[in-house]
Amino acid sequence: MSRNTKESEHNLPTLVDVATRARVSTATVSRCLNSPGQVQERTRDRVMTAVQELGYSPNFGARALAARRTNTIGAIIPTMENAIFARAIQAFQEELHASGVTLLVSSSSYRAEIEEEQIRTLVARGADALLLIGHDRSPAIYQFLENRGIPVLISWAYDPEVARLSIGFDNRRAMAGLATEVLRQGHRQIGIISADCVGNDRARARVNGVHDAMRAQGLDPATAHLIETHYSIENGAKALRHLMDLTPRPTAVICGNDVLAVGAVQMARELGLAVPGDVSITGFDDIELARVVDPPLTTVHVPHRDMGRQAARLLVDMVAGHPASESVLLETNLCLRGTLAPPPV
Amino acid sequence: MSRNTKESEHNLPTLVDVATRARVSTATVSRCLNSPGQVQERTRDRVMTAVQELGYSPNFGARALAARRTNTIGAIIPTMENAIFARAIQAFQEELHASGVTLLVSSSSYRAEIEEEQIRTLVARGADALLLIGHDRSPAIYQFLENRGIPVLISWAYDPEVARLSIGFDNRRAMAGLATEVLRQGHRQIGIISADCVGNDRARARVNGVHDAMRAQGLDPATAHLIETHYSIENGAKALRHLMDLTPRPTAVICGNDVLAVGAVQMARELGLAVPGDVSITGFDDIELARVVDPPLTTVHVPHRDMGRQAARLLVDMVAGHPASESVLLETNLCLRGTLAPPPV
DNA sequence: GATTTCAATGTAAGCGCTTACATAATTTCA
DNA sequence: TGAAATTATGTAAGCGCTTACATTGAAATC
Repeated sequence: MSRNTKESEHNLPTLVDVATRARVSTATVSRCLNSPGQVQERTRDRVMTAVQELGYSPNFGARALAARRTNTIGAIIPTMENAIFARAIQAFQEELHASGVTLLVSSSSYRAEIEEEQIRTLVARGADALLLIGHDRSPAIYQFLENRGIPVLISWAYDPEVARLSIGFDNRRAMAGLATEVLRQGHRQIGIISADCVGNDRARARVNGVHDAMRAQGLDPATAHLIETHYSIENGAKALRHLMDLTPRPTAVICGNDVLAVGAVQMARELGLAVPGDVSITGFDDIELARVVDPPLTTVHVPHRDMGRQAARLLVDMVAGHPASESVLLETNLCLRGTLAPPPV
Repeated sequence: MSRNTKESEHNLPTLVDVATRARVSTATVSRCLNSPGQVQERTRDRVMTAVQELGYSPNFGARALAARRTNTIGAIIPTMENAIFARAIQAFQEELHASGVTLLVSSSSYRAEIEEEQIRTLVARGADALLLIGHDRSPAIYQFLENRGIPVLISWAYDPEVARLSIGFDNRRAMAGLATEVLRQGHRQIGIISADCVGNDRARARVNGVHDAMRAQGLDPATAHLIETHYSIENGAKALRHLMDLTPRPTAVICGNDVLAVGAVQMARELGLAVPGDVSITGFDDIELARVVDPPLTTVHVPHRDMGRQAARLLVDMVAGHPASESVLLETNLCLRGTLAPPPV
């Protein structure tokens, strides 16, 4: 591409233009922009006026190249179309913004290979640090990040067995707590509707949580029928229909998240089954939907916003060279609402 | 900052390293990466091997600086925490990804000054084009974008009176259609719950749509009580309570979006009012929530995903120098569900 | 008044890449 | 077989910034 022939060539003002106009050196202009304290007020005024008059704004690429930092943090989430991620990311961004850091978000559509690509893209774009969801990913990519010296924070998961720094809650224990309550109310035939477990440590942990609770009550986890399906209201509905055809029929259906649970509740109604009279249904996450559905969903509340906010602080500190010493465990809590009751007699 | 003293200095491989290892010039390496066809297979293999061995990945800033393009498109939405934006952005990103373009998203929290700042940030980061929501913003910022030659596409709005290129639907006409149906069913006392109208052309257009429909029926728009409030279920509930205290009491409440409407439905139930027996309530957007609430919400369906997808194509074309000649009008359609019925007699 | 100190500014060397242009190697064809 | 045309590769000049180091001039100190 020739540089001066294109009609559309917009020659934006550069540092040099500002410097010329303000009759100072480029170094002084740069200092005005980056550490105004270093330059005398009179000079600074002249420079700032020139900046205004020319409508100058610094070129990010050049700046990153020269300064070797970008004030940018990247985050990769499975999808924006899920309220839990959206909410956490919103809080994350608000907090980063307060620290003058720009957020770059990508979504991977739950695909490992896309996630890897996004990680590389974000790194190439100079992300100073990364926020990722869950631990499950190839060792190669962790190695890549380590080689590059990019701080990484894992969110949505707190697994005492994993050394990597993370902020999140103990999915397994939280789900075990809910399942224990389900069993306490007398249920013995349990159905489980989960998100796909492969490549999703959160989903796996939740299923394991149910199993833990069963074992603790002397039940065989193998008697719980498990359906794995992709996250959507519709799939939750389908899965419930499937479970209701089973013999013996589950009297309680524990869902891996609220969206699946809402689908299940709707299908139960469609099948003419009373919730919780004929079948109990539980969710996980406590999104808005959980209170809107009728009856309101018994679920586990997860402090998404709080997680996002704290994650931002941790990452900013990490970039500044004050790495958090240990992972942060957030508390979840049981929301006993209308969809759980003892089984029919 | 001294460059070679810091312990943490990670010296990443550069083009030069790859070139040295592959015993070619940097130009050849660059060509291998950008237009592999230009270089002989044997050479290319050698280069690619070196790239692998070193774990090289190009520095985005340097690339942008030298090539003067970034293959990046920016989008600014009010908030990620709203399903309608999340959904459109997800589709937008998927489509861009298919064209090899990276998406940078920011959210403005519905604040004009933050939006301006984000626009400048995205431009400084080299966004080749921008997707924005709605027309309302200062002329200065439009001027800024024009000076810089950055193509802009406005989404969520199609206003025949505005020349700027946009993709969206006619908020005013769509809402007028819904309101006409409400009036046709016999309602005469109308309440309106809207998002804040200042700085939000979509919200304003929807309110105007209701007024249009009223005038067409010979009713005085001033008789419709309007409450403006911030987007949330809770605020929808509060607004409904307020409206139900009015004399004469509205028999139909038209809400600017589904979230407000859901809040209104819940409050109606809480007040012991039957929906739609005692009061009819309508929404706008047709998000998932609309079908989950009981009774399901009468609303206007907006093709968010489709809008996102088409916006991506338009912008990619614009960057490639094939600007769309005119704005795209998308169709919405009325979803008559359970919350609208004739007024009580 | 001469010397030291210090703050303000300037000078210029990169940062890691792309690409116009120059050169070398190969193929084509009279 | 040699000149012309074609293809593959190299050379080197930036792209717009930041910052280490050099320079200047004024205030502080003796």
